[in-house]
Amino acid sequence: MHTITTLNSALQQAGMRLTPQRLAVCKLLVESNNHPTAAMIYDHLRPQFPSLSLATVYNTLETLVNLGAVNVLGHAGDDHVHYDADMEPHINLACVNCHLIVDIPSEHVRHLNSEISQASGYKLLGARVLYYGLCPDCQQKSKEPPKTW
Amino acid sequence: MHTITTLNSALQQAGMRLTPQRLAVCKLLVESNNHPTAAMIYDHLRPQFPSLSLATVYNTLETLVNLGAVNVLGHAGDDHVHYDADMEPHINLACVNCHLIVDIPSEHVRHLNSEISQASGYKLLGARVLYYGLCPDCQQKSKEPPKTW
DNA sequence: TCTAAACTTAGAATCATTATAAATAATATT
DNA sequence: AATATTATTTATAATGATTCTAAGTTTAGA
Repeated sequence: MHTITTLNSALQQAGMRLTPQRLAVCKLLVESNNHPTAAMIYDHLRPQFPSLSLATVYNTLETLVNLGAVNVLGHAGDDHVHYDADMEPHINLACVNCHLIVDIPSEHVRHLNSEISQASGYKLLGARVLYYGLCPDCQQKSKEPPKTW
Repeated sequence: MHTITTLNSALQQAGMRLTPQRLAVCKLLVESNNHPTAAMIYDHLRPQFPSLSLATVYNTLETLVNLGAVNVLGHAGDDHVHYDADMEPHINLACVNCHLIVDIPSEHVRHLNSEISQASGYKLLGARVLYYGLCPDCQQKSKEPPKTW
């Protein structure tokens, strides 16, 4: 898992300014274990940055992804792209009802990179190991409205 | 991998009619190893079914997914959802430049389901193991900057 | 301070997907 | 067989997340 400083120095080493908006996005990405979406980050930061624009959130996320500092998880049963600051190979397990995503460490997943490199001539750039299901809570009361953070 | 008849009987057993449109979508899903998108299916079928509607393609895909007969892969570096009729646990490897997706059998991936079930109380519904990279072709003639994903 | 480049912002544009309602085809009923 | 009923397809409109654009703001350096 990244620390705040590793994300920040990634930006810095790429020659980018550490603006308050970017720092806040990095902080949120590292401190939340929520695999947030752009909209979630925007909503959460709005109180501190009333003038914040969604475009800035998207731009910062894209920058971090291009630097290889943040992973794009993709949709989690909803229609929003989720991001993950944990670059360690692991399983992401999403609840299709409440869209909660939990991490599961996996010895098997750690082997996939080398397995793929051996089996293909591809140059690997990223990974997305995402499983879907119903979390224990939603299995019981499977009509619960989705959480908003 | 599904055969055409297994997909068809899945529809039938769910009480759905085997319309020409649905049959054609099933056929394309099984015969192509392209991990097609809705738009790709639509374009391929248009010559034979000039009146075909994109909505029908989406509806058929959604039905097959809900029946557990087809897997949703998600975006492959582009902005289109790709589908996979191969329900065997395996690695999907997408080229971020040309968006080709190849399958890689993996002993490790076969273990993930039970690993997840043991580690979590989730009821598993689907899986998405998608890796990103540059295919051999695009590594050589990689003059086009890859899109962000 | 002045200037140019980097950055943020608000709002418009894009475009894959979903929803809607009318038209058509298949099935059941008489 | 004709009609009523239901399922399905179709064309089109609506939705909404993301991207684009152009204008305003901040920063760094001379």
